[in-house]
Amino acid sequence: MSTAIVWFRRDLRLGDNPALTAALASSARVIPVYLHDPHNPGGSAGRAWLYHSLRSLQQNLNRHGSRLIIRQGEPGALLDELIAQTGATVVHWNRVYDPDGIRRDSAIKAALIARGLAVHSYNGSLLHEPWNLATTGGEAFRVYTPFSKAAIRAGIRPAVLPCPAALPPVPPEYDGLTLEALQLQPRLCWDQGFYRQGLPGEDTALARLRAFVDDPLHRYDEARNFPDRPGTSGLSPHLAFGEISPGQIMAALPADADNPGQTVFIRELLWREFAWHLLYHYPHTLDHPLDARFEAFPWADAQAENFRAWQRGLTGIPLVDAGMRELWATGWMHNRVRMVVASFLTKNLLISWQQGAAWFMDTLVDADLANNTLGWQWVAGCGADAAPYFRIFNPVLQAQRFDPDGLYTRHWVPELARLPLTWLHRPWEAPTEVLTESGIVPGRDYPLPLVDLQQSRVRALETFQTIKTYK
DNA sequence: TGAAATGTTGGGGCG
DNA sequence: ACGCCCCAACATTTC
Repeated sequence: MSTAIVWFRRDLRLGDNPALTAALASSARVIPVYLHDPHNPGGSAGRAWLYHSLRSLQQNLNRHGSRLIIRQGEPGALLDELIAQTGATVVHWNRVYDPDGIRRDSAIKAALIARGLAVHSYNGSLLHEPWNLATTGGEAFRVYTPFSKAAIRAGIRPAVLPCPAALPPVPPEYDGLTLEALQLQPRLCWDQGFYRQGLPGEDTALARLRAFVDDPLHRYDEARNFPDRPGTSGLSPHLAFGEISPGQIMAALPADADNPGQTVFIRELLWREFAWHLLYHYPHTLDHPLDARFEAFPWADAQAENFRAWQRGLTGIPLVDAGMRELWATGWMHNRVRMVVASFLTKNLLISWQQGAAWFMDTLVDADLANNTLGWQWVAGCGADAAPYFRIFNPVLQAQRFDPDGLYTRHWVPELARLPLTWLHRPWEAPTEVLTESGIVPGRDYPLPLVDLQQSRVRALETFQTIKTYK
């Protein structure tokens, strides 16, 4: 009776799980394991989310007659122990694509094979493996549109594996840690605001997908831009932990529909694919700009006070502060606002995208290494198919356009709630008597702007001139 | 998935 | 009736 180990990582689901399905098909005994590496723990918000996601996976495995073995340490050593204890002859996992993960998995795979074990890895989180799409010249893509065309040509509706009906039991002698022992949950309950859309896990992910396809999808092209409306899918954290696969998402979209909402939503999914394609082929972009000219950009990272004010939502620019506070309270920020706060940090404050990206990785529940890296480099103007450097968002105009009723800003910056809409997005220009009537003393109840938007815009353009060269 | 500066056009007020 | 100016509305260019 052969024993297989299924190593769960960023694929915390039973449905459409190629590693699990393959193990069940070929081995009578299947041991699901989660190996927590304390040296590679993920961001703070992500850990809180992970706790619930793992709990959901445990419950799902239990419901299907199995059990999750949790251990903590260096994954290669932990697998060795498990193999010795269980007599497993084969290990299955779904691939990860971050540079460190690839290095780790390659080493583990080689070591196991050298010892006579069978190791099988699968694609469980992308519509296309990064190495399966290339330009006509055989190169990796650097521009989104040709990438997306190639992806669509190759097919973006993969077959979806069903959730297994039943799983074989895990013998009781195989022990593991409790989930609590991993200490993923924060001591102070600062994560309470993270779960308003439902607790993490496969069931919530599938329910959200159904709810999204049912209604907001058809207005997605417009509604996704307004941070106070439920126009987005809310699937990002579920995708980031593999509680749902992109193939499952595609399968839920009507195959014959050709409405703008669906088209734009698929485009966003393909941006995620593009991000992983880029990170796989250009792993140095994790912390270096793809556009090498930006290596010489004189970032003002020494301005630690400005960075702290940005992190805390105390920049004095209402939409920026609203976004940063939404992030802190919920572990999530609306994408339109992500672009605005990132533009403000990198252009108006001249603080490097790497600092912003690190903060996002720590505070976002949907922290996805490739998406985050691509997004920050895109805004900073140094990435693949990036916005040109001179594309600088004006947070006042963005607020007037995308928070036209001020609901989002008033919710997250309550100290400005009584300010009339005319001045809500630019309180520093409000007449004194209006501020008095609204009970606001600038600098006491709400910060004065960290920088003048017009002046800092001009300064950013001038600074860009110092690295600009013609190729 | 930008914003600001600059250019163009056309209607209306007015001498 | 005509020319002139103003300016909103839109288009184009520039950063």
